[in-house]
Amino acid sequence: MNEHSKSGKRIEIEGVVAQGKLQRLLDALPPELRTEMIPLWQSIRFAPGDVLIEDGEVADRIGFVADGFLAMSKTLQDRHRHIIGLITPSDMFGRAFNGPSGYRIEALSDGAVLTCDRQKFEAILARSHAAERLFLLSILDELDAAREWVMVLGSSKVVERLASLLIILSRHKYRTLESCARDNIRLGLHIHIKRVDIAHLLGTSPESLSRAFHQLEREGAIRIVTPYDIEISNLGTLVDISGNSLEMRDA
Amino acid sequence: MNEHSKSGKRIEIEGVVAQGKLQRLLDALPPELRTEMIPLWQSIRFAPGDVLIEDGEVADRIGFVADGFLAMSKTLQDRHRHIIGLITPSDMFGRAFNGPSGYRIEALSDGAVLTCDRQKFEAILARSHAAERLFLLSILDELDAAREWVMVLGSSKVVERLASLLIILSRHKYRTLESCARDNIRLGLHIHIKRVDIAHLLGTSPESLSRAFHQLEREGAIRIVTPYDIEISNLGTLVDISGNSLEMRDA
DNA sequence: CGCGGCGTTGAACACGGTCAATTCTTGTGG
DNA sequence: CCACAAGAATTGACCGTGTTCAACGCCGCG
Repeated sequence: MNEHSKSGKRIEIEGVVAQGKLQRLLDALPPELRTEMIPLWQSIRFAPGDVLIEDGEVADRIGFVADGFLAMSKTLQDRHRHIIGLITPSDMFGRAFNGPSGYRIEALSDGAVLTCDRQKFEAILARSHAAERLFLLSILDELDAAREWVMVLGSSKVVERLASLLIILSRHKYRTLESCARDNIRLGLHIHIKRVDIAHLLGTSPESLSRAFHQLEREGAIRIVTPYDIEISNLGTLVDISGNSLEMRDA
Repeated sequence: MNEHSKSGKRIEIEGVVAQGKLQRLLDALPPELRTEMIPLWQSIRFAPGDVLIEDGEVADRIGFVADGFLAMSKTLQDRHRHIIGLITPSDMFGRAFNGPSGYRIEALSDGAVLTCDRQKFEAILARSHAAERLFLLSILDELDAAREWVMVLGSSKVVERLASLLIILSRHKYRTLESCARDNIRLGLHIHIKRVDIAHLLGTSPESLSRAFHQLEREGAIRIVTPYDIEISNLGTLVDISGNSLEMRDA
């Protein structure tokens, strides 16, 4: 995927390789800070259900997802579980600069992260204006994502929300989504996330979610190969159903 | 309205006074930058329906709300209007560092903002590490707010969402909400926002919203003095209904 | 083989969206 | 000061949708 070797300086621990935002951050650092930064990192592999940071816990580590899906979640006193947001490869988690994490960080699939002591990470950032600027930009990305999610949850119908989710997930996977729309190409989507989790992410129940999936299939937008293996057969109708226009942003 | 003394370094233009985040930002600047920053600002008063930044427009100005409520909104091609988030006094709007605003910024009530050329603002920030750090923190606040909002919209029932909204609004007004909960004090809330707007904010219709308001009143959580003048008669039950636990953060 | 997790399906009912009609308020002009 | 009109909030009735509870099928694993 990303074979761009700009220099010999990259992070790779036990087969887990830095990419995306973390790599760019690293590239932005001056050489001496980069050398200092690299040994701070360690890799952690996770499996569905693993809790990386507990709700309310003071997170002393921050991390970048290398592979798989994490979620920010919260369970209310009536035992109802909400998933506030997905954390996808290249995304950061754990709150830098700003106190304890207000949410639980849990794994929804298998995967791996690279983590680093928060204090040391911040200290190095503080010494590079360029890197800290880059970091600010990635926070702005998170803000965008959160707001986009607010949009999605604003639509009343579950099918619409599911359609939006599928579009967002495709965006992560395929860069040039517009051309796919034009050419009506079929996109394969592997979702390693359980139905219950998707349901909680969309603020609905597994049952309604199932019906929504099959409604999308009836209307010809997708094809359900296996529950974890969706094929987007017609992106156009999917976009129609979602109610949104087809916008592109990078992850 | 604000009776602060004009002595010393503060921004005050045509009666609109800097406060909250903007004031703190200014305080963090070294004196010479502060002197440079102050004349850049100008005040704008707004009335309900005013559009400060159009959707998709490249915003060349950023601003801080001094008084009143703005909203980030978006209308989809099916003419359905979504309000993504409230912008309350002390909040910033307009996207610094990062391209065009993806949303329309419109006024929901009367009020005033202080605005500044984006480029110049960024340029000054770039020369003060402390100020830029402070700015980053305020973005983190925005992120929190957006995610809290995702939580709120995740609940399926309108009453719950309305209850959450009222709690959030009270938090902005009253600092020590816990003690109010203990003592069961009555809190007055003036909402200068039209029902339609609140409805779109909560992802529902004016009709359902009205029913939710009156359901809250029937259950003894609030008292509706006038549509724009709510009294929280029992914060405890309001919190119960919202499904959330009572958390406090600063605005 | 049977158990348990997970996805799906069915049926009953509650909730919210929609359309229409009614009140309440506000502002305007006579 | 009153009448009237326009905008906003509310209420009612109807119906689509989602939630809930229950049952069923599928599959992997002990």
